[in-house]
Amino acid sequence: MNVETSLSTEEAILEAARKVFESKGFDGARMQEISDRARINRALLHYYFRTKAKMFERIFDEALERFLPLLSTWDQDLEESWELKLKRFIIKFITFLKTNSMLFLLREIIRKPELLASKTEKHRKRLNKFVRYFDRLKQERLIRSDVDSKYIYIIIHSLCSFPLMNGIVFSYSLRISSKEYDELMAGYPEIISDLLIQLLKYQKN
Amino acid sequence: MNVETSLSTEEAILEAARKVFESKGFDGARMQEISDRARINRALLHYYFRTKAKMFERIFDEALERFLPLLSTWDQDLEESWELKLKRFIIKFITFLKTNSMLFLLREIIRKPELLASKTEKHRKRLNKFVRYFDRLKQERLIRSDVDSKYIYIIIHSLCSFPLMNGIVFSYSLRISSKEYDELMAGYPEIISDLLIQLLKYQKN
DNA sequence: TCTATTTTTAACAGAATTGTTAAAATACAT
DNA sequence: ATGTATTTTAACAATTCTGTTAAAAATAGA
Repeated sequence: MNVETSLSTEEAILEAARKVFESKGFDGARMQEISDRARINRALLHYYFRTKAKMFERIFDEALERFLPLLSTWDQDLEESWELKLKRFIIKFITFLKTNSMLFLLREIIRKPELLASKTEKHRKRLNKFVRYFDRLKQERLIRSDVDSKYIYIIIHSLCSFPLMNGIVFSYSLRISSKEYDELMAGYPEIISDLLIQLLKYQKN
Repeated sequence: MNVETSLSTEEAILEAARKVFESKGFDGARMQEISDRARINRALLHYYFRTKAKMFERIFDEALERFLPLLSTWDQDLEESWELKLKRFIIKFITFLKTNSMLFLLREIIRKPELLASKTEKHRKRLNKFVRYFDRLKQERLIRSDVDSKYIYIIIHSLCSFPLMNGIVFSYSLRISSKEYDELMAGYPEIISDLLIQLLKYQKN
């Protein structure tokens, strides 16, 4: 057995599986479509990953493992200004979401809500770093204090996530091609960084 | 045949179908689950709607028909101030999204992209009213002119849509119950209306 | 009560899909 | 060249789901 070959085969399968699961979801995905995409035989899928469920679990877990660390960066580099930290976060997050489907995670969580709690136990403690960080900024009068940090969290994440998962609909509504939409999105992180910074500075109470 | 009975049975089926399709998607939905929810026999589903596909189409079309009119209100009541218009839109949109799943539409559109174009032909012309309206506001120096109206469109829709479709994840990340999240959301339209108005007023170039 | 309609029951056919298996073919390393 | 691991082929069992049907039962309305 050649480790190289085996790895690349396994990776080819995982890559194909990821694409199919992302666009069709667990229920709509077909093992046949995955093996076609990976350019291998369907029986080989079962040779590598026994069942569809196990293969899906692998894809889902890996997606979540890539995703969660992004959310817990708010207590790093504390000497950095909050403006810079925010801007970096937005750029990193949006770049990430361009190649990692948030909609995939969301769809599967709604299909099977226990996926969320069971798969994120070890990360959960890190998830409220954002709120703590922004509460501190407010105490130190660095940002406005009249907006609940939870709202700020929701606003930032909505602005980052939705434009990428809703690209098809937005480009359709705005009557631009998906290429034009991608070009529009290239300038988007800059725009919302600036807007959010303006907003958070505004009217310090 | 009693029209009353027949209608309420059909409605019971549609209501059940809607719930199941919304949480499981077309592929994950089971006719058995729908009939169980509607508390009727599975054979009766086929008596009312011949096939699963036809039933789904009905649900999808109705969801889209409820959704699209919301997007084309920007040329009504032109004497109203843009601030009030924006606020009204946000409240109406968010209220709507509390009982109408945007994620459902999005998931099915991604599964089968042609659904979008084929089902919205008659509405499409109305979809760019927003951009026209905001371009006019900019020309008249009523709002800042340094942000592309397409960005404004994306920002407003992201702020309205995502918090509702991502509720499960947000309440989990913020470590609050879904009840607390709902309470938080009660104040949300007011917050983002004010923030958006501040933003759009800011620095008129 | 009688009739027409709605609903249930139960059984079934057909299709699609997953997962298994055994054997053959292929690739590869030593 | 030999032996081992990988991959293909092809066939199949088992399950699940959709959709159909016919007959019986229940229900509502005249």
